[in-house]
Amino acid sequence: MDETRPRKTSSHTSSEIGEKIWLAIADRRLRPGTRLKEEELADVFQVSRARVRQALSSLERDGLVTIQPNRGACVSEPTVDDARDVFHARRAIELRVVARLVKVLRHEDIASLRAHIARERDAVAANSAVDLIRLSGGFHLALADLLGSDFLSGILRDLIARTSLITAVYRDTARFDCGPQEHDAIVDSLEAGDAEGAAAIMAEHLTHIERDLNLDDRVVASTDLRSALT
Amino acid sequence: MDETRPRKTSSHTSSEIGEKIWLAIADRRLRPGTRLKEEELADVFQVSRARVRQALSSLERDGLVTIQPNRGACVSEPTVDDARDVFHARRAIELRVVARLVKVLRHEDIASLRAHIARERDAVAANSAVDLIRLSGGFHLALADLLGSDFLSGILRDLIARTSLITAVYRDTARFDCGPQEHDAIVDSLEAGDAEGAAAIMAEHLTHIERDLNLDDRVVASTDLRSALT
DNA sequence: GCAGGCATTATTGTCAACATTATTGTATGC
DNA sequence: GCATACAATAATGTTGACAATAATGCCTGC
Repeated sequence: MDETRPRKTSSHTSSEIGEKIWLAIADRRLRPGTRLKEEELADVFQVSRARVRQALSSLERDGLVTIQPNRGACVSEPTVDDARDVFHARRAIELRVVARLVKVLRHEDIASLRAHIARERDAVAANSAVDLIRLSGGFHLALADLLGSDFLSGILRDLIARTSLITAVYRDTARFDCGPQEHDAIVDSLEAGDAEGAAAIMAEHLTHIERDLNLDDRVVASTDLRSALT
Repeated sequence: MDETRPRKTSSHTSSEIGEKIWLAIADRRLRPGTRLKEEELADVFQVSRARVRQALSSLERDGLVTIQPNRGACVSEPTVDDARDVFHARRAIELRVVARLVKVLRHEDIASLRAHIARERDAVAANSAVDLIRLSGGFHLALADLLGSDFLSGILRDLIARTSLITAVYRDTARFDCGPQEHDAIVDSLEAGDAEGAAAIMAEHLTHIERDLNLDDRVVASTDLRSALT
């Protein structure tokens, strides 16, 4: 009955809208190239176009959507080069992160990381894809956060968002990328104070993620004609 | 006469507004802590508040301004830790950049870098502080751009913007940071194919910039009471 | 005389209507 | 029959007015 009128209670903030779109992209419900019309989204989320616009603008900065002036927004279509670029950067940054982490990690930090991994296992058990996507990236981000460098965190946040998009596009297998097992192994090494070991496992972990992608010559399926006919 | 009505000809885009504010911050005309009222800025640039808002949002992402919900925006006040953090990251990134550059640099790239440095010299000769600020950062950015990695460029763009703010806050001396001489020396090494040498000079260059700052215990002068009385 | 609550004010956040632009469909001239 | 120009349409970009919110000053009660 009351669902016909706009519900004030479900008024999403722009961040919430952005996150929902992000999750939809990462979960492959929104394919690259999909046009994101402002009014359509405004209708979906029951908010004004202005707020949708904020969300889209934020997503553009994260590289998840591409906005062309006067032409609207669509889900970004990362190239293979973009993908390799992201993983190159992640390797460079995250190896440094774990190597530096062993010097500053405390017991409580380890515990919080373990708790995080436990939640990942819960998500795996519950077969909750959306939660797992969020948590998998969150683990890597949590590692960076422990270093206390604000924009190291910021950069990695960016890279993880782009990784979500890339895996959504190029992932072939049904299995998910970030296994809790490897995360646990990383924490094990960190707990043992083994900087090199942690870095090695992280490198291997990233390699696994990248290897599960088809970054060869495959043409990406897309709702957009452009990429389908080129 | 006609200056009473809004002039369509001088309608700045949000990027232009953002850049003007950025330059004002880097040029120390806007001190950290200064409140940036939307309507005030809209009046200054003769645009609507919406566009000012876009510009401020963009500047927030670059870390130049801080936006508190329902409280407005003000010029960020980077801490000493933030400053060290920025230079740490710049060192990590830019050393990699120059080291990798020697393998991909072409003659035309060198020429374009030289041309850039020539413009820096012009700015020095003309004593044009604003141009020099822009060009100095631009050189470092140009180096990263030559690697062709979009978000390596993006990250460095971020770091350079923050560096502008930091130098604006903590710089004591009247002299400017990025001398064209050292830029030339970097290009010399790159041209000679000396990766280690280029990295060494870049490291020295960044050290010089950081050393010209007072990152010790000095309290920053601010228009805001908060930082003046703590 | 002072503390706490209330009204005022200034500023940001939000929205809906309007203007502008790009695209698509149609008609017309060659 | 085809190409070009034009009109209709649908989307984005912009604006100004309105609502919500936080800071400030005031006033009353103790």
